[in-house]
Amino acid sequence: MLKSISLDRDEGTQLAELFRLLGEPNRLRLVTACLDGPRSVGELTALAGISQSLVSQHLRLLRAGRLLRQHRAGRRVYYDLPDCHVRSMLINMLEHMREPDEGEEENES
Amino acid sequence: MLKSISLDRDEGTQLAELFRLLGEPNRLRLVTACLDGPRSVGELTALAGISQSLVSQHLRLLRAGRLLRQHRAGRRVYYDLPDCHVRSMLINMLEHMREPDEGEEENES
DNA sequence: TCAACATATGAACATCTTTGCATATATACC
DNA sequence: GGTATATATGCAAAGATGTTCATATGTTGA
Repeated sequence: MLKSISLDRDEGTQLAELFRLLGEPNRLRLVTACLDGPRSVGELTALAGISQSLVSQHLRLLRAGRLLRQHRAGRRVYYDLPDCHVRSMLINMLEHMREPDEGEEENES
Repeated sequence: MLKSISLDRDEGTQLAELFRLLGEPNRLRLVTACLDGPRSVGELTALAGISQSLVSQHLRLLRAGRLLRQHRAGRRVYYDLPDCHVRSMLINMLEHMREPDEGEEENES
């Protein structure tokens, strides 16, 4: 586990890089599509509704950022999540997003 | 709690937007700097090592995305996290990042 | 070997974002 | 009111990113 968060400069940059990868709708869809198990590039292309070429471009970035893992089976290439952190992080963010406004503090004088 | 993740198109886009906000090193530093309690813009400017103007620009975006909350005290404006989800999400991602490589599966034939 | 299928890559283009600078607003104190 | 401090905003330039298209690589089976 982790007691506290204190990011040094490098870690901050590296972490931002991970978030940047998830910050693109198509890429995020590719990741979430892999939450229920490995998906082939073909499946992902159909699910995401974008060109196969574009899917591959995004998958390459996600692979490089270790947000997705690749393995081959015959002529298909499958992608899945490397660990459970991404999953729980997605859940947390989704909760945050779905939460109603709490601290709006309008300053109308 | 949340049983499963199934994002519709809109939620996906919205969630990606949140990640995009965290995907910029300076902005991520501003958010993490607020993890230990409210920080004034002045403090944040010193901590982040960028111009006050730029800090304000980023704070505005973080505010709009409800990743930070704003409240005024005298001539100072303080920022802090609106809920605990962002915190736990950051922890999860940090763990993911610090984890050693698991699934590299080199295909060298 | 060849053709057919599945995936990956390179380069050019269009777009979006970050940044810096100047300036505007807001608050406090005299 | 006027001045100093604290924060916010508008705009243009510079830089980074997503997308498309064409093509390359890798795999299977005849």
